[in-house]
Amino acid sequence: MATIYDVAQLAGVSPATVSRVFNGVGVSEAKIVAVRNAAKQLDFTPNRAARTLRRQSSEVIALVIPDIENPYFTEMARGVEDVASEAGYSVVLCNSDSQIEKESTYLRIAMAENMSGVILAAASDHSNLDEILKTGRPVVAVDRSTGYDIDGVVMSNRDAGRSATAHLLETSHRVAYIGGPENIETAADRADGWRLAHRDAGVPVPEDLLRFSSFRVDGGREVMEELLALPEPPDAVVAGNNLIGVGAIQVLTEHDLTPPRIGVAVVGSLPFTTLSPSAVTVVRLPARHMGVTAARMLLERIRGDVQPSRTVVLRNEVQAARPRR
Amino acid sequence: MATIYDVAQLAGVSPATVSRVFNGVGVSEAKIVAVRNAAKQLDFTPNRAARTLRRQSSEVIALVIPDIENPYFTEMARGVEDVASEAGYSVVLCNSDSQIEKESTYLRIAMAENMSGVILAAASDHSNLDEILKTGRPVVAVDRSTGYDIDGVVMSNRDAGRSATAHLLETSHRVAYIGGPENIETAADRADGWRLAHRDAGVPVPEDLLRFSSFRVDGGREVMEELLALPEPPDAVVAGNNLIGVGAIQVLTEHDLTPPRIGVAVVGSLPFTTLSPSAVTVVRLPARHMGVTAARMLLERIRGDVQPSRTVVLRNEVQAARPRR
DNA sequence: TTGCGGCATGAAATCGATTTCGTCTACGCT
DNA sequence: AGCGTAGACGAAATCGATTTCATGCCGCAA
Repeated sequence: MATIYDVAQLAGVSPATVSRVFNGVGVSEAKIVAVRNAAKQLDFTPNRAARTLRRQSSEVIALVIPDIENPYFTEMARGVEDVASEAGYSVVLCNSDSQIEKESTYLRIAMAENMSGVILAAASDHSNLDEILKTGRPVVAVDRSTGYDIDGVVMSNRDAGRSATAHLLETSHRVAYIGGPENIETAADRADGWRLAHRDAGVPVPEDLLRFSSFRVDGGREVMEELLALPEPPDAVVAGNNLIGVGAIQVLTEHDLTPPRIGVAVVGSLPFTTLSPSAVTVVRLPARHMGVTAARMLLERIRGDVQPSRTVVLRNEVQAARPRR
Repeated sequence: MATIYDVAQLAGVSPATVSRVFNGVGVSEAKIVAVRNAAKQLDFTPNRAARTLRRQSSEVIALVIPDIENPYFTEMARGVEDVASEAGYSVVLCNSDSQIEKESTYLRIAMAENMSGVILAAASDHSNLDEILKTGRPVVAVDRSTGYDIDGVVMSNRDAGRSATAHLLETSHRVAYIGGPENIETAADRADGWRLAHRDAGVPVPEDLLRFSSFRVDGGREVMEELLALPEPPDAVVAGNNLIGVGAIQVLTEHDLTPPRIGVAVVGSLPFTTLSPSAVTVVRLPARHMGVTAARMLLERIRGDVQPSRTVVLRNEVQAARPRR
């Protein structure tokens, strides 16, 4: 690949001038033309490693998510990417696999590569951001908060759980809840919403129907089986995220209880479901929008914004199942 | 962040020695210990930009895929990532969105960042790899071939289409095919398989039931609607990829024709489907395995392997629907 | 005419790790 | 004892772009 020196030589100027042409300050028209021609002729692309080394920052942001196979996070990634690439930044997607160690490896890489910032959907609430924050790089939390005083974009998980549940309580008596790991904030909050909905309805909270699992299809399957095996099984179920929903519905289908035969509400969209769209109550989460918002906030910080840290809470929207029976 | 000079000073050695400690050649035990201690004390992480600049190559590989929201590609990404991170490489996931321009932007970035190699699921067969190949960086094609003489990992698309179709022909007469864009090799090959299966069965090929669309849910929906509106609609349908399958099944469900009421075969897995697993014939594609294989091949090339280019063809496995009726 | 501000430009320093090259020490062998 | 060699190690060059600093030139005002 051609370097800035090659271009300089061909254009008959100094390397400094070439650099200035590409970074736009004080160069005479004639030289600008000469340099651009030379650059085109040599098919010159500036070496990013060199620029990054000198500038101490690269136009790259890291997006660290816990599960790249979850459509919720890929949708979020799209949002981030659209905003970032619009602004000339590229996005490096890192899959932490919900493991703190992998997560910190990626954070270290982000520092070592001088990336300009990080958007983090934390693997757990024990994520360690001390080091990266010490470098002064901006970090924005999405989906889950971190316990650090940084910008964040979350949604109202309590409301999401609450409205999903409320919907089912209109027609069902025993509404179970299958959530993600109890130590993950979003999972606990949604479960709280489930409790609140019961109180709102003036119904006792059936704590025996509250189960925590993993945010994965397996998790939904296992717990759904357990619930169906109860002496008095639930007549409706709230799934704490999209994957749990998929697992639960799979099990229900295998037991010939495909919704809407039994009430199901899912916190999160089911982009690849093949059910009739009205069979299940879906609380749509603003995944893309969260990504967009987080990316915008991060870019502001990168540009030097120093206001106190903010947390943006986005709203969800409920897409009701058609009333049953 | 601490630099190699800080470490050198604290350890009482030269920067060169520090570098050697971390790259493992000829340093006395005493100094190794001193350097490691100093490094730990200062929490030293080598600056990647500097290393990359000097080495002319970074331990990063780019994975360029056409649709990050398609579980097929994310599964592939997992395979790539597992192998790469095992070998100490990080993976940068780039979403070309099936657009050649975005794709070449990412390829340029890969060059400018001195990444060690690229795994590419090409956006189309017009992808331009001239420049990146000129730099000597290895490129491995996955899923789709490129027209360049480079390593590739594909699967037998013709067989996939063929066996999906064959299965349906056992019980159905009019088997339609909904494929991706005709100009994408994989789509065309699978359609060929559909034709072959008809010939195998000694049945005329119903060309009027062959439709090309996009590899997306919408595509499947649109074409399925068209097919159902035919004077003589098909009694079974083959979906050319997972997303088309989802779209088609959605439409069928809305028309109260949920499989297995009508025969459906899908080329590709439906990871988030909520159907009973036996309702649909699925030709499982070795997505993860393709990623793993591609990553291994790429690493070999990065390490300097110079054998002539190879193309690996992986097999699929059919997961039959339970016989109907 | 002299002087000063401002602008275009180039030379050279800089970012931080790697690597070449040369020096020095120690050890072994004749 | 003298010589050769290998290994440890530091000085300095290097990667390529950016940026500081210095220089020279022009124009305008005194």
